[in-house]
Amino acid sequence: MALENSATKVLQVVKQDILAGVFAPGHKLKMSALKERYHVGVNPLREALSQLVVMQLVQVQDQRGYRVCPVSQSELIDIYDTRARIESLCVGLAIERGDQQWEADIVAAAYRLQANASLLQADGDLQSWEQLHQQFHYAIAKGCGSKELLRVRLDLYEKASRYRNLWLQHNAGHAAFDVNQKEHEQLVCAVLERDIKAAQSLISKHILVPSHVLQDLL
Amino acid sequence: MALENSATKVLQVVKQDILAGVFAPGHKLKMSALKERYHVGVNPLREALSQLVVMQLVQVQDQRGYRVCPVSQSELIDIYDTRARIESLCVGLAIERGDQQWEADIVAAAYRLQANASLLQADGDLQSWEQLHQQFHYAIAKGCGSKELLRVRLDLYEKASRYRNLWLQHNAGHAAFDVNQKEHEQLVCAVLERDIKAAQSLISKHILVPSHVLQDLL
DNA sequence: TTTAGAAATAATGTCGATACTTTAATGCCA
DNA sequence: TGGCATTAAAGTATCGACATTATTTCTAAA
Repeated sequence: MALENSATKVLQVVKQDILAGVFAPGHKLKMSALKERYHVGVNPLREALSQLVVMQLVQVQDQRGYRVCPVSQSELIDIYDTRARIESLCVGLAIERGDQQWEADIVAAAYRLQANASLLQADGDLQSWEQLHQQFHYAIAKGCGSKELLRVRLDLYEKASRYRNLWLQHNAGHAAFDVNQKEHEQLVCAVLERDIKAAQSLISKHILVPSHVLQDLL
Repeated sequence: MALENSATKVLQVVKQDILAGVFAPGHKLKMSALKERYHVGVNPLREALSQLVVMQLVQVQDQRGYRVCPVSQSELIDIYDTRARIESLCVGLAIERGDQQWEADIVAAAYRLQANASLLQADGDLQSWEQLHQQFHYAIAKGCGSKELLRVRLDLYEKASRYRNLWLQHNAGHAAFDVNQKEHEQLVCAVLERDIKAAQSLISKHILVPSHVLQDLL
Protein backbone atom coordinates (compact mmCIF):
# COMPACT_ATOMS: atom_id res chain seq x y z
CA MET A 1 0.00 0.00 0.00
CA ALA A 2 0.88 3.64 -0.39
CA LEU A 3 3.48 2.96 -3.06
CA GLU A 4 4.32 6.43 -4.26
CA ASN A 5 5.09 7.04 -7.89
CA SER A 6 8.23 8.81 -9.02
CA ALA A 7 6.53 12.13 -9.62
CA THR A 8 5.14 12.22 -6.09
CA LYS A 9 8.50 11.39 -4.57
CA VAL A 10 10.47 13.81 -6.70
CA LEU A 11 7.97 16.59 -6.00
CA GLN A 12 8.76 16.47 -2.29
CA VAL A 13 12.50 16.60 -2.74
CA VAL A 14 12.57 19.25 -5.47
CA LYS A 15 10.27 21.38 -3.37
CA GLN A 16 12.56 21.00 -0.37
CA ASP A 17 15.57 21.87 -2.47
CA ILE A 18 13.92 25.03 -3.73
CA LEU A 19 12.70 26.09 -0.28
CA ALA A 20 16.10 25.36 1.22
CA GLY A 21 17.82 27.44 -1.41
CA VAL A 22 19.70 24.59 -3.12
CA PHE A 23 18.36 26.07 -6.32
CA ALA A 24 18.62 29.84 -6.13
CA PRO A 25 15.71 32.10 -7.10
CA GLY A 26 15.70 32.56 -10.86
CA HIS A 27 17.81 29.45 -11.42
CA LYS A 28 17.10 27.58 -14.64
CA LEU A 29 15.90 24.04 -13.97
CA LYS A 30 17.27 22.00 -16.84
CA MET A 31 15.81 18.58 -17.41
CA SER A 32 19.20 17.01 -18.04
CA ALA A 33 20.57 18.30 -14.74
CA LEU A 34 17.48 17.29 -12.78
CA LYS A 35 17.46 13.83 -14.36
CA GLU A 36 21.02 13.39 -13.20
CA ARG A 37 20.42 14.76 -9.71
CA TYR A 38 17.26 12.83 -8.89
CA HIS A 39 17.72 9.75 -11.08
CA VAL A 40 14.32 9.90 -12.73
CA GLY A 41 13.13 10.40 -16.26
CA VAL A 42 11.79 13.64 -17.67
CA ASN A 43 8.15 12.69 -17.38
CA PRO A 44 7.91 12.40 -13.61
CA LEU A 45 10.02 15.56 -13.44
CA ARG A 46 7.65 17.49 -15.66
CA GLU A 47 4.73 16.38 -13.51
CA ALA A 48 6.46 17.54 -10.36
CA LEU A 49 7.50 20.86 -11.87
CA SER A 50 3.98 21.43 -13.16
CA GLN A 51 2.73 21.09 -9.62
CA LEU A 52 5.36 23.49 -8.34
CA VAL A 53 4.13 26.00 -10.91
CA VAL A 54 0.69 25.89 -9.30
CA MET A 55 2.35 26.35 -5.90
CA GLN A 56 4.09 29.39 -7.38
CA LEU A 57 7.55 28.15 -6.54
CA VAL A 58 8.50 27.56 -10.18
CA GLN A 59 7.78 29.48 -13.37
CA VAL A 60 7.26 27.93 -16.76
CA GLN A 61 8.05 29.58 -20.08
CA ASP A 62 6.64 27.71 -22.97
CA GLN A 63 9.26 25.81 -24.96
CA ARG A 64 11.87 27.32 -22.66
CA GLY A 65 11.48 25.13 -19.64
CA TYR A 66 11.22 25.89 -15.98
CA ARG A 67 13.01 28.19 -13.58
CA VAL A 68 12.79 28.87 -9.87
CA CYS A 69 10.50 31.81 -9.09
CA PRO A 70 12.45 34.95 -8.33
CA VAL A 71 12.16 36.58 -4.93
CA SER A 72 11.54 40.25 -4.34
CA GLN A 73 11.08 42.64 -1.50
CA SER A 74 7.53 43.40 -2.55
CA GLU A 75 6.64 39.71 -2.55
CA LEU A 76 8.30 39.29 0.82
CA ILE A 77 6.20 42.08 2.29
CA ASP A 78 3.01 40.81 0.66
CA ILE A 79 3.48 37.23 1.84
CA TYR A 80 4.28 38.14 5.42
CA ASP A 81 1.52 40.73 5.56
CA THR A 82 -1.02 38.23 4.28
CA ARG A 83 0.28 35.53 6.62
CA ALA A 84 -0.18 37.87 9.57
CA ARG A 85 -3.80 38.47 8.62
CA ILE A 86 -4.62 34.84 7.91
CA GLU A 87 -2.96 33.71 11.12
CA SER A 88 -4.95 36.34 13.04
CA LEU A 89 -8.08 34.92 11.52
CA CYS A 90 -7.10 31.39 12.55
CA VAL A 91 -6.21 32.44 16.08
CA GLY A 92 -9.43 34.37 16.54
CA LEU A 93 -11.56 31.46 15.40
CA ALA A 94 -9.49 28.98 17.39
CA ILE A 95 -10.02 30.93 20.60
CA GLU A 96 -13.75 30.98 19.91
CA ARG A 97 -13.93 27.29 19.10
CA GLY A 98 -11.02 25.53 20.81
CA ASP A 99 -11.70 22.86 23.42
CA GLN A 100 -9.60 21.52 26.26
CA GLN A 101 -7.68 19.13 24.03
CA TRP A 102 -6.69 22.10 21.92
CA GLU A 103 -5.43 23.92 25.02
CA ALA A 104 -3.46 20.86 26.11
CA ASP A 105 -1.84 20.50 22.70
CA ILE A 106 -0.74 24.13 22.79
CA VAL A 107 0.81 23.76 26.21
CA ALA A 108 2.61 20.60 25.09
CA ALA A 109 3.94 22.22 21.92
CA ALA A 110 5.06 25.30 23.84
CA TYR A 111 6.90 23.09 26.28
CA ARG A 112 8.71 21.20 23.53
CA LEU A 113 9.74 24.46 21.89
CA GLN A 114 10.98 25.88 25.18
CA ALA A 115 12.83 22.70 26.07
CA ASN A 116 14.80 22.81 22.83
CA ALA A 117 15.81 26.43 22.91
CA SER A 118 19.43 25.30 22.73
CA LEU A 119 18.90 24.61 19.04
CA LEU A 120 19.04 28.37 18.60
CA GLN A 121 22.66 28.67 19.59
CA ALA A 122 25.20 29.64 16.97
CA ASP A 123 26.01 26.02 16.14
CA GLY A 124 22.46 24.72 16.63
CA ASP A 125 20.17 22.95 14.20
CA LEU A 126 17.97 25.84 13.13
CA GLN A 127 15.81 23.68 10.87
CA SER A 128 14.88 21.41 13.77
CA TRP A 129 14.00 24.42 15.89
CA GLU A 130 11.91 25.84 13.06
CA GLN A 131 10.00 22.58 12.88
CA LEU A 132 9.10 22.79 16.56
CA HIS A 133 8.29 26.46 16.12
CA GLN A 134 5.94 25.70 13.27
CA GLN A 135 4.31 22.88 15.23
CA PHE A 136 3.68 25.26 18.12
CA HIS A 137 1.93 27.80 15.95
CA TYR A 138 0.01 25.08 14.15
CA ALA A 139 -1.25 23.76 17.48
CA ILE A 140 -2.88 27.13 18.07
CA ALA A 141 -4.18 27.62 14.55
CA LYS A 142 -5.71 24.19 14.10
CA GLY A 143 -8.33 25.07 16.71
CA CYS A 144 -10.06 27.17 14.04
CA GLY A 145 -11.41 23.91 12.68
CA SER A 146 -11.42 24.98 9.03
CA LYS A 147 -9.53 22.75 6.62
CA GLU A 148 -9.65 25.41 3.92
CA LEU A 149 -8.25 28.11 6.16
CA LEU A 150 -5.51 25.80 7.40
CA ARG A 151 -4.61 24.92 3.83
CA VAL A 152 -4.31 28.58 2.88
CA ARG A 153 -2.21 29.09 5.99
CA LEU A 154 0.11 26.23 5.05
CA ASP A 155 0.49 27.46 1.48
CA LEU A 156 1.62 30.84 2.71
CA TYR A 157 3.92 29.32 5.31
CA GLU A 158 5.67 27.32 2.61
CA LYS A 159 5.83 30.26 0.26
CA ALA A 160 7.51 32.23 3.03
CA SER A 161 10.12 29.53 3.65
CA ARG A 162 12.75 30.89 1.30
CA TYR A 163 12.63 34.24 3.03
CA ARG A 164 12.41 32.72 6.50
CA ASN A 165 15.57 30.70 5.95
CA LEU A 166 17.45 33.93 5.29
CA TRP A 167 16.15 35.31 8.58
CA LEU A 168 17.03 32.17 10.51
CA GLN A 169 20.59 32.23 9.24
CA HIS A 170 20.94 35.93 9.86
CA ASN A 171 19.80 35.54 13.47
CA ALA A 172 21.79 32.41 14.36
CA GLY A 173 23.03 32.67 17.95
CA HIS A 174 21.55 36.14 18.13
CA ALA A 175 19.63 37.94 20.86
CA ALA A 176 16.63 38.34 18.54
CA PHE A 177 15.62 34.82 19.48
CA ASP A 178 15.25 35.77 23.15
CA VAL A 179 12.60 38.28 22.20
CA ASN A 180 11.00 35.61 20.06
CA GLN A 181 10.73 33.26 23.04
CA LYS A 182 9.11 35.95 25.19
CA GLU A 183 6.53 36.54 22.48
CA HIS A 184 5.60 32.88 22.59
CA GLU A 185 4.97 33.01 26.33
CA GLN A 186 2.79 36.07 25.98
CA LEU A 187 0.89 34.46 23.13
CA VAL A 188 0.17 31.30 25.12
CA CYS A 189 -1.14 33.42 28.00
CA ALA A 190 -3.43 35.47 25.78
CA VAL A 191 -4.72 32.36 24.03
CA LEU A 192 -5.44 30.43 27.22
CA GLU A 193 -7.15 33.49 28.67
CA ARG A 194 -9.22 33.55 25.47
CA ASP A 195 -8.33 37.17 24.86
CA ILE A 196 -8.91 37.38 21.12
CA LYS A 197 -7.80 40.96 20.55
CA ALA A 198 -4.58 40.51 22.51
CA ALA A 199 -3.75 37.20 20.88
CA GLN A 200 -4.36 38.54 17.38
CA SER A 201 -2.24 41.59 18.02
CA LEU A 202 0.58 39.45 19.39
CA ILE A 203 0.56 36.88 16.59
CA SER A 204 0.42 39.57 13.95
CA LYS A 205 3.44 41.38 15.35
CA HIS A 206 5.25 38.08 15.88
CA ILE A 207 4.86 37.07 12.26
CA LEU A 208 5.94 40.44 10.93
CA VAL A 209 9.26 40.55 12.81
CA PRO A 210 11.23 38.63 10.15
CA SER A 211 9.63 40.77 7.46
CA HIS A 212 10.91 43.97 9.03
CA VAL A 213 14.39 42.55 9.57
CA LEU A 214 14.61 41.21 6.02
CA GLN A 215 13.41 44.42 4.44
CA ASP A 216 16.56 46.06 5.69
CA LEU A 217 18.68 43.21 4.37
CA LEU A 218 17.35 42.87 0.84
CA MET B 1 5.26 34.29 -28.53
CA ALA B 2 2.64 32.72 -26.32
CA LEU B 3 2.82 29.34 -27.97
CA GLU B 4 1.17 27.25 -25.32
CA ASN B 5 2.09 23.65 -24.88
CA SER B 6 -0.53 20.92 -24.85
CA ALA B 7 -0.51 20.55 -21.09
CA THR B 8 -1.26 24.23 -20.56
CA LYS B 9 -4.11 24.18 -23.04
CA VAL B 10 -5.63 20.96 -21.79
CA LEU B 11 -5.42 22.15 -18.19
CA GLN B 12 -7.81 25.01 -18.89
CA VAL B 13 -10.40 22.89 -20.61
CA VAL B 14 -10.29 19.96 -18.19
CA LYS B 15 -10.62 22.41 -15.31
CA GLN B 16 -13.63 24.02 -16.95
CA ASP B 17 -15.18 20.63 -17.58
CA ILE B 18 -14.78 19.67 -13.95
CA LEU B 19 -16.09 22.99 -12.62
CA ALA B 20 -19.02 22.88 -15.03
CA GLY B 21 -19.90 19.38 -13.92
CA VAL B 22 -19.16 17.63 -17.23
CA PHE B 23 -17.24 15.16 -15.09
CA ALA B 24 -19.23 14.43 -11.96
CA PRO B 25 -17.63 14.47 -8.52
CA GLY B 26 -15.94 11.12 -7.91
CA HIS B 27 -15.82 10.31 -11.62
CA LYS B 28 -12.83 8.22 -12.70
CA LEU B 29 -10.68 10.07 -15.19
CA LYS B 30 -9.29 7.36 -17.45
CA MET B 31 -6.36 8.23 -19.64
CA SER B 32 -7.82 6.46 -22.63
CA ALA B 33 -11.07 8.41 -22.43
CA LEU B 34 -9.32 11.74 -21.87
CA LYS B 35 -6.93 11.11 -24.74
CA GLU B 36 -9.91 10.55 -26.99
CA ARG B 37 -11.85 13.56 -25.73
CA TYR B 38 -9.07 16.14 -25.85
CA HIS B 39 -6.89 14.67 -28.61
CA VAL B 40 -3.65 14.77 -26.66
CA GLY B 41 -1.20 12.17 -25.42
CA VAL B 42 -0.97 10.85 -21.89
CA ASN B 43 1.94 13.02 -20.84
CA PRO B 44 0.35 16.43 -21.33
CA LEU B 45 -2.72 14.96 -19.65
CA ARG B 46 -0.75 13.76 -16.65
CA GLU B 47 0.84 17.19 -16.31
CA ALA B 48 -2.56 18.89 -16.38
CA LEU B 49 -4.09 16.43 -13.93
CA SER B 50 -1.11 16.82 -11.60
CA GLN B 51 -1.79 20.52 -11.49
CA LEU B 52 -5.48 19.94 -10.79
CA VAL B 53 -4.41 17.77 -7.86
CA VAL B 54 -2.62 20.76 -6.34
CA MET B 55 -5.75 22.84 -6.94
CA GLN B 56 -7.68 20.12 -5.10
CA LEU B 57 -10.09 19.52 -7.94
CA VAL B 58 -8.71 16.06 -8.71
CA GLN B 59 -7.44 13.24 -6.52
CA VAL B 60 -4.67 10.86 -7.41
CA GLN B 61 -4.31 7.30 -6.14
CA ASP B 62 -1.01 5.76 -6.94
CA GLN B 63 -1.17 3.20 -9.73
CA ARG B 64 -4.91 3.78 -9.82
CA GLY B 65 -5.06 7.01 -11.72
CA TYR B 66 -7.05 10.15 -11.19
CA ARG B 67 -10.61 10.93 -10.23
CA VAL B 68 -12.62 14.10 -9.72
CA CYS B 69 -12.63 15.20 -6.08
CA PRO B 70 -15.88 14.31 -4.36
CA VAL B 71 -18.11 17.05 -3.01
CA SER B 72 -19.60 17.07 0.45
CA GLN B 73 -21.77 19.24 2.59
CA SER B 74 -18.96 19.78 5.06
CA GLU B 75 -16.63 20.97 2.30
CA LEU B 76 -19.35 23.23 0.94
CA ILE B 77 -19.79 24.86 4.33
CA ASP B 78 -16.06 25.17 4.90
CA ILE B 79 -15.36 26.73 1.51
CA TYR B 80 -18.16 29.27 1.72
CA ASP B 81 -17.37 30.10 5.32
CA THR B 82 -13.72 30.67 4.49
CA ARG B 83 -14.62 32.67 1.39
CA ALA B 84 -16.81 34.93 3.49
CA ARG B 85 -13.95 35.63 5.87
CA ILE B 86 -11.33 36.16 3.16
CA GLU B 87 -13.65 38.43 1.20
CA SER B 88 -14.34 40.43 4.37
CA LEU B 89 -10.61 40.84 4.79
CA CYS B 90 -10.25 42.04 1.18
CA VAL B 91 -13.15 44.45 1.47
CA GLY B 92 -11.87 45.90 4.74
CA LEU B 93 -8.42 46.51 3.33
CA ALA B 94 -9.81 47.82 0.06
CA ILE B 95 -11.90 50.42 1.85
CA GLU B 96 -8.83 51.50 3.80
CA ARG B 97 -6.61 51.66 0.74
CA GLY B 98 -8.81 52.20 -2.32
CA ASP B 99 -8.39 55.35 -4.42
CA GLN B 100 -10.76 57.14 -6.76
CA GLN B 101 -9.98 54.87 -9.69
CA TRP B 102 -11.00 51.95 -7.50
CA GLU B 103 -14.31 53.66 -6.72
CA ALA B 104 -14.92 54.37 -10.39
CA ASP B 105 -14.25 50.75 -11.35
CA ILE B 106 -16.74 49.56 -8.76
CA VAL B 107 -19.44 51.89 -10.03
CA ALA B 108 -18.77 50.77 -13.59
CA ALA B 109 -18.89 47.06 -12.70
CA ALA B 110 -22.07 47.57 -10.70
CA TYR B 111 -23.66 49.31 -13.65
CA ARG B 112 -22.75 46.52 -16.04
CA LEU B 113 -24.17 43.96 -13.66
CA GLN B 114 -27.38 45.91 -13.20
CA ALA B 115 -27.74 46.52 -16.93
CA ASN B 116 -27.62 42.80 -17.65
CA ALA B 117 -30.05 41.65 -15.03
CA SER B 118 -32.11 40.10 -17.80
CA LEU B 119 -29.57 37.29 -17.97
CA LEU B 120 -31.15 36.06 -14.76
CA GLN B 121 -34.45 35.21 -16.36
CA ALA B 122 -35.47 31.60 -16.65
CA ASP B 123 -33.99 31.27 -20.14
CA GLY B 124 -31.01 33.57 -19.52
CA ASP B 125 -27.32 32.87 -19.79
CA LEU B 126 -26.49 32.32 -16.15
CA GLN B 127 -22.79 31.81 -16.81
CA SER B 128 -22.51 35.22 -18.45
CA TRP B 129 -24.29 36.81 -15.53
CA GLU B 130 -21.98 35.01 -13.11
CA GLN B 131 -19.01 36.42 -14.96
CA LEU B 132 -20.29 39.97 -14.51
CA HIS B 133 -21.13 39.16 -10.91
CA GLN B 134 -17.62 37.93 -10.26
CA GLN B 135 -16.12 40.98 -11.99
CA PHE B 136 -18.18 43.24 -9.76
CA HIS B 137 -16.95 41.63 -6.57
CA TYR B 138 -13.41 41.52 -7.90
CA ALA B 139 -13.55 45.26 -8.57
CA ILE B 140 -14.18 45.79 -4.87
CA ALA B 141 -11.68 43.23 -3.62
CA LYS B 142 -8.78 44.27 -5.81
CA GLY B 143 -8.52 47.52 -3.87
CA CYS B 144 -6.89 45.55 -1.06
CA GLY B 145 -3.71 45.68 -3.13
CA SER B 146 -2.38 42.29 -2.02
CA LYS B 147 -1.57 39.83 -4.78
CA GLU B 148 -1.35 36.99 -2.27
CA LEU B 149 -4.72 37.72 -0.75
CA LEU B 150 -6.31 38.03 -4.18
CA ARG B 151 -4.79 34.73 -5.20
CA VAL B 152 -6.22 33.00 -2.15
CA ARG B 153 -9.54 34.62 -2.90
CA LEU B 154 -9.49 33.36 -6.49
CA ASP B 155 -8.54 29.84 -5.43
CA LEU B 156 -11.53 29.68 -3.14
CA TYR B 157 -13.83 31.19 -5.74
CA GLU B 158 -12.88 28.49 -8.19
CA LYS B 159 -13.15 25.76 -5.62
CA ALA B 160 -16.67 26.97 -4.89
CA SER B 161 -17.68 26.89 -8.56
CA ARG B 162 -19.06 23.37 -8.56
CA TYR B 163 -21.35 24.22 -5.70
CA ARG B 164 -22.22 27.64 -7.09
CA ASN B 165 -23.38 26.15 -10.38
CA LEU B 166 -25.90 24.05 -8.49
CA TRP B 167 -27.20 27.19 -6.82
CA LEU B 168 -27.39 29.13 -10.07
CA GLN B 169 -29.41 26.42 -11.74
CA HIS B 170 -31.66 26.01 -8.74
CA ASN B 171 -32.43 29.72 -8.69
CA ALA B 172 -32.91 30.28 -12.42
CA GLY B 173 -35.70 32.78 -12.99
CA HIS B 174 -36.33 32.85 -9.28
CA ALA B 175 -37.07 35.69 -6.89
CA ALA B 176 -33.89 34.97 -4.94
CA PHE B 177 -32.00 36.98 -7.53
CA ASP B 178 -33.99 40.12 -6.72
CA VAL B 179 -32.71 39.97 -3.17
CA ASN B 180 -29.25 39.42 -4.58
CA GLN B 181 -29.48 42.62 -6.62
CA LYS B 182 -30.57 44.64 -3.59
CA GLU B 183 -27.60 43.33 -1.67
CA HIS B 184 -25.29 44.64 -4.37
CA GLU B 185 -26.77 48.12 -4.12
CA GLN B 186 -26.37 48.17 -0.37
CA LEU B 187 -22.82 46.91 -0.68
CA VAL B 188 -21.84 49.62 -3.14
CA CYS B 189 -23.27 52.25 -0.78
CA ALA B 190 -21.41 50.95 2.22
CA VAL B 191 -18.16 50.68 0.27
CA LEU B 192 -18.35 54.18 -1.20
CA GLU B 193 -19.19 55.56 2.23
CA ARG B 194 -16.11 53.71 3.49
CA ASP B 195 -18.12 52.02 6.18
CA ILE B 196 -15.91 49.01 6.84
CA LYS B 197 -18.08 47.25 9.41
CA ALA B 198 -21.23 47.57 7.33
CA ALA B 199 -19.52 46.47 4.12
CA GLN B 200 -17.94 43.45 5.77
CA SER B 201 -21.21 42.41 7.32
CA LEU B 202 -23.01 42.75 3.98
CA ILE B 203 -20.44 40.89 1.92
CA SER B 204 -20.22 38.10 4.44
CA LYS B 205 -23.98 37.55 4.44
CA HIS B 206 -24.08 37.88 0.65
CA ILE B 207 -21.52 35.14 0.16
CA LEU B 208 -23.19 32.80 2.61
CA VAL B 209 -26.62 32.89 0.94
CA PRO B 210 -25.88 30.09 -1.56
CA SER B 211 -24.33 28.05 1.22
CA HIS B 212 -27.51 28.15 3.28
CA VAL B 213 -29.70 27.31 0.30
CA LEU B 214 -27.48 24.44 -0.81
CA GLN B 215 -27.26 22.94 2.65
CA ASP B 216 -30.97 22.25 2.43
CA LEU B 217 -30.57 20.74 -1.02
CA LEU B 218 -27.68 18.37 -0.49
C1' DT C 1 30.10 45.35 -33.95
C1' DT C 2 26.24 43.26 -36.56
C1' DT C 3 23.88 39.59 -38.71
C1' DA C 4 22.81 35.31 -41.23
C1' DG C 5 23.24 30.72 -41.09
C1' DA C 6 24.56 26.42 -39.01
C1' DA C 7 25.38 23.48 -35.19
C1' DA C 8 24.35 22.32 -30.54
C1' DT C 9 21.33 22.23 -26.89
C1' DA C 10 16.95 21.70 -24.81
C1' DA C 11 11.88 21.05 -24.42
C1' DT C 12 7.93 18.50 -25.79
C1' DG C 13 5.11 14.67 -27.14
C1' DT C 14 4.34 9.88 -28.93
C1' DC C 15 5.17 5.20 -28.39
C1' DG C 16 6.04 0.94 -26.33
C1' DA C 17 7.73 -1.91 -22.36
C1' DT C 18 6.79 -2.98 -17.68
C1' DA C 19 4.23 -3.31 -13.47
C1' DC C 20 0.19 -2.84 -11.04
C1' DT C 21 -4.94 -3.29 -10.39
C1' DT C 22 -9.27 -5.00 -11.47
C1' DT C 23 -12.18 -8.36 -13.27
C1' DA C 24 -13.37 -12.98 -14.72
C1' DA C 25 -12.84 -17.73 -14.30
C1' DT C 26 -11.62 -21.79 -12.13
C1' DG C 27 -11.23 -25.02 -8.55
C1' DC C 28 -11.84 -26.43 -3.76
C1' DC C 29 -14.45 -27.77 0.10
C1' DA C 30 -18.39 -27.79 3.08
C1' DT D 1 -25.18 -26.29 -5.08
C1' DG D 2 -23.31 -22.24 -2.78
C1' DG D 3 -19.61 -19.65 -0.79
C1' DC D 4 -14.82 -18.55 -0.92
C1' DA D 5 -10.12 -18.51 -2.10
C1' DT D 6 -6.77 -18.86 -6.04
C1' DT D 7 -5.35 -17.98 -10.40
C1' DA D 8 -5.59 -16.45 -15.00
C1' DA D 9 -6.73 -12.70 -18.11
C1' DA D 10 -7.79 -8.08 -19.34
C1' DG D 11 -7.41 -3.44 -18.56
C1' DT D 12 -4.65 0.62 -16.76
C1' DA D 13 -1.14 3.43 -15.02
C1' DT D 14 3.51 4.59 -15.06
C1' DC D 15 7.97 5.47 -16.81
C1' DG D 16 11.88 5.64 -19.87
C1' DA D 17 13.63 5.93 -24.75
C1' DC D 18 13.38 8.13 -28.92
C1' DA D 19 11.78 11.40 -32.51
C1' DT D 20 10.33 15.98 -33.39
C1' DT D 21 10.36 20.78 -32.88
C1' DA D 22 11.86 24.96 -30.82
C1' DT D 23 15.45 27.73 -28.82
C1' DT D 24 20.04 29.11 -27.90
C1' DT D 25 24.82 29.33 -29.00
C1' DC D 26 28.49 29.47 -32.08
C1' DT D 27 30.81 30.82 -36.39
C1' DA D 28 32.06 33.56 -39.98
C1' DA D 29 31.46 36.97 -43.32
C1' DA D 30 30.05 41.86 -44.18
